Amino acid sequence: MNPTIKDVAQRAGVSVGTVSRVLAKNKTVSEDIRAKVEATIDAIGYRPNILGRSLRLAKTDIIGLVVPDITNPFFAELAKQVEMLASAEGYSVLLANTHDDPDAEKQQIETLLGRLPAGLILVPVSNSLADGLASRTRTVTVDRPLSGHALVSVDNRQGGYLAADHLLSLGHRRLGYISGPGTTEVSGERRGGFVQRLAEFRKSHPGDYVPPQIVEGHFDYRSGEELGKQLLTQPEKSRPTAIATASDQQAIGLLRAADDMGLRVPNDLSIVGFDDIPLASLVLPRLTTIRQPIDEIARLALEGVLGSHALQEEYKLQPMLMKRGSCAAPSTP
Amino acid sequence: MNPTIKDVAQRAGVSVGTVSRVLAKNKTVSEDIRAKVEATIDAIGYRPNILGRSLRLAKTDIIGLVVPDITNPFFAELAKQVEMLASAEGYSVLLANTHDDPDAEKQQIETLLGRLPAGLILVPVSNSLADGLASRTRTVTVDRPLSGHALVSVDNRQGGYLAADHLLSLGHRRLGYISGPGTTEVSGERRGGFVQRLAEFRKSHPGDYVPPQIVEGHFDYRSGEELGKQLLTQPEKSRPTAIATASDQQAIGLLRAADDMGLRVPNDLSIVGFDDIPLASLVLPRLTTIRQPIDEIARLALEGVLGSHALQEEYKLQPMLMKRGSCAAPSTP
DNA sequence: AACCACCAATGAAACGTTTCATCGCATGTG
DNA sequence: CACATGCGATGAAACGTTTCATTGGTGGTT
Repeated sequence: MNPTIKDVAQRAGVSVGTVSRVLAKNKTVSEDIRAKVEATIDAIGYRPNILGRSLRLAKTDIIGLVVPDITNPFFAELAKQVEMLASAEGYSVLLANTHDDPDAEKQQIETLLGRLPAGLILVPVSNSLADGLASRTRTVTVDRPLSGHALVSVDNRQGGYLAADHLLSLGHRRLGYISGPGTTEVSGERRGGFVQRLAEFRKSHPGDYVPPQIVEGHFDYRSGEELGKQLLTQPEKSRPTAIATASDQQAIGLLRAADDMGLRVPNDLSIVGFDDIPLASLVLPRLTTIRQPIDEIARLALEGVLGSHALQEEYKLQPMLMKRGSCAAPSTP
Repeated sequence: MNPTIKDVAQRAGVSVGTVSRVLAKNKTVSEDIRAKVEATIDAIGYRPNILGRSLRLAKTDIIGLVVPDITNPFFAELAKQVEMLASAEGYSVLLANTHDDPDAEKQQIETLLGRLPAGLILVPVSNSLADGLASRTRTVTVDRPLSGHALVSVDNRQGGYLAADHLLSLGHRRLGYISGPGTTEVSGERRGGFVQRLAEFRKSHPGDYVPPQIVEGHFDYRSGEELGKQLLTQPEKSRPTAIATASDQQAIGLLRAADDMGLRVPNDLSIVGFDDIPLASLVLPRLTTIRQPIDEIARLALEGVLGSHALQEEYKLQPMLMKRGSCAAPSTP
């Protein structure tokens, strides 16, 4: 068996309480005793049993991280950042996937909470989790809102707006938009921003306005490819010259669809993605996209969960247009 | 405060021991008492405190998963599979990144072990971890070996062999190979298999043999791009007509390099990747690659960690050649 | 010299479980 | 009818901490 604090105490000839106070750096212990205790501690290779500690303190150093799918590069990056910051503070990260399934989500959160985490960082899938489920610990929501909880996210509306703005300013008029699932608020906001910019354009240039073609699917590669094909199989004069998407994965799928149909990006088709996952700048052509500051998101989320002061209700970070190679002015035949 | 087992016992008019035995399904309790206890349990919303339980049992339901970088699609997929299987068995997964840094690895494992996990699934970075560090719990190593521990991995040598074999059989003679870091055993084996097939070819077709051009770097996109450029900036007659890589990420970087230099894949250059990450089949052209059966790897690793019977020392799974669009016969001008 | 204040260390209780030895009681046996 | 046999339930100990009320001792003040 591992040595316990009792062994240390006995061998050092002090009480367990004293050893405990040596361990808690900030307590007051006489110098010689502290030295002796510390000596025996690494003499017998004692390491505190975190379970005893947690039980006594009624809380752990564990942070629950619940994401739809760790395979999604955006969430992988989030997980990485959260884990980095957390472990720097001495916390560990418990990972759970929900697979975009509300039941699985409920189940996962349930067992996570059973482990009495110090806090929960949650990318919710259902927008109304069974009553205070997540209220049993400090919870911060990321990316998607959940009523009654602090939210850290990018200003999705602004992101959609930026995408439309960029394309319009390049001279595109026939725009397409590949949206995420209609059920998620994120999708709605991104699309909303996109549409809003177009509405403004309509006001200022009534003659030039063309209503956007909007299709809807999932956030993944495949959906981007399929919906892309759908948008692009039209006679050239009605086919969009530029398409914005709700995720980089969709955009990359779209890239593939365009190529399949013999369209060159950006010559024949401009594309704007969303997220700025690492792959976005490695794909061909490099993807122009709306960047989410993930590191900042992770930082704020963790701060909200661990910090002593309550996090403000909603933390909207500003997205940023990353101009790369997938956009150009429309070719004017 | 949350209700404890004592509250249940009191309210149900039985002893705590009895409640405990009700909770442990397989113990013997009279029917009426069981009913009464169960009734009060969800009357007062009691849920067992896992900390008390773990302390008593001196072990947790947590599995540590230590990977170099969760952002790497291969590890993300591994994490997903492990988490799925683990949560189905009632275990949770604690995630840690080592960033390919031996010191960080040591640190991470150290704190993970402090949490008394039921087991550890480890993708080691240093090939000799400080003496029995990982021996303090059931540990299974994945992807890369670590002396003294069970290993689940693909037969990397066979993978390299398959890649070379495929390219040779298409008619390629001037082959290139983009390897992973020379320090890792995986790299060595994949490359070894590749070279071995070429050596065999040399025996059988002495006249046709051309020594492969091998370069070495990291497993990531960027490395693939850089090393690719390096291999491809040669006069056409010495430039490889086909390149195999040690990871799909490298292959995708290479795809990019090739395009930058005006080479068409597979017309001017054939490429074989390694891993078969989801992206491999979505990139343009679809990547021919050596598939690792990740689900199988995850399953075996978890089994090794949780199963009662000792896992055999080494579990080598067979890789599989996935023929897609990035390979063709060399153009013979 | 007596007293007070203070500091360092102690001992025990408490956190919420599981388990094991014990006990009471009903049932069946001699 | 006395007695063994089991079975179901109990009570207490134990897991490894932290913390809090006590205690013992030292130095300073009157």
